[in-house]
Amino acid sequence: MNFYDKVYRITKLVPRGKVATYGQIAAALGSPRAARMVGMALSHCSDTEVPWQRVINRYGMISIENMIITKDEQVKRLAADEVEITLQDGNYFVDLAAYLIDSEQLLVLNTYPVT
DNA sequence: CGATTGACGTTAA
DNA sequence: TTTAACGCCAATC
Repeated sequence: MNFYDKVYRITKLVPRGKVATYGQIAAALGSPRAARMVGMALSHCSDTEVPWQRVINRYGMISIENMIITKDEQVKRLAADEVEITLQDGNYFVDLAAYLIDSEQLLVLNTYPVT
């Protein structure tokens, strides 16, 4: 299984109404320092079943800047997930204290078989 | 085909 | 404490 598929499989485990960070996804698939690749994989995501909007950076900020997928698109999708978004200084933020997945759910990601 | 470049996060200085 | 460097590795240049 290639790196991208691992990213997609883990991302699909993030429940609706919650968010995870790039680092958490990277750690769950076995490469704790490969957070950048997670973002790259999601940017190339062609699988519409992957809830890519639930993956954000560790400050809770929406850090998209490319033109294929816009920040507004992600915000819109998060709103559909019932995740509250706040606008600060031109950037969108998610309240991690309220919406980041808890340790129990994180354990599920970490114990998911990724071989 | 080598070099650069990211939806990032940790470690070193 | 604040800033710089580096790891990650596929894709693009």
